[in-house]
Amino acid sequence: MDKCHLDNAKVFKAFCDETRLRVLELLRSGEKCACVLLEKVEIGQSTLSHHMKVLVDSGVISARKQGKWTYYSISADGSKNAARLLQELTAVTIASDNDENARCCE
Amino acid sequence: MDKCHLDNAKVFKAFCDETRLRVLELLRSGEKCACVLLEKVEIGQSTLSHHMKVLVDSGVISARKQGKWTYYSISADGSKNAARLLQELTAVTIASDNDENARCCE
DNA sequence: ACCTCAAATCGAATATCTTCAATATAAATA
DNA sequence: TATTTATATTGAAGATATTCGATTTGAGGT
Repeated sequence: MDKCHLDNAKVFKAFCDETRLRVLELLRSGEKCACVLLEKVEIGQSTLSHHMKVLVDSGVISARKQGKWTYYSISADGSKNAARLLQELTAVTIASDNDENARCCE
Repeated sequence: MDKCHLDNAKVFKAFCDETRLRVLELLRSGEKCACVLLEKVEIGQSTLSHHMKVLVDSGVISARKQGKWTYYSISADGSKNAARLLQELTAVTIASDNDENARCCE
């Protein structure tokens, strides 16, 4: 497996967990401080921190530190990148009927 | 966690694993029989079967049985659905600066 | 009916992910 | 500087995923 696939998989990890989808949903209405997210999602503080790391690593969420607080928001660039990737991964290159790879051992 | 998030997570599971991304890449050039995929991806037969199930469950890949063989291909509908979902999950609803939820305990 | 071959399912081993409690770090405040 | 507060990190437990070998199922062919 090459590095490329690993990186691509990382982007979509953001959307693979229910808790992260819940956080994402909360952030749709705008930037939120971690403490607000913690109040709304029923998980421990360290668990939230872990999920935020996964989200930030995917590029879909960006973090902004201000004093003691960390503010999270949906990244427009990261989201666009994920959408572009999804498009690429599912784009059929040639739709010809006589694709030699299609047939197998018959 | 509600059923909705679980179902959404399932769609993106397709893109969360390197092996599945490799299979997806192979299918971009058109429909392929499982035996062809098995030749090209270095995994056991039962492992491939498992991954194909995850891919089909996500809706991104569709399966067609013909005689002894199963042919897999990228589903245009499933891909569109995934793209739409991604869009929805990352769409910021209101971008107003005075979002009351943004500020926290200060 | 028997045999062959493609694919699915089962059961077990291993690896990865999720979660929490405890601790560490880092910023603000007394 | 000591204390409080927000978040990150660590370490360990439990849950879920991945993988494989063995077996089963199902469609053809002999």
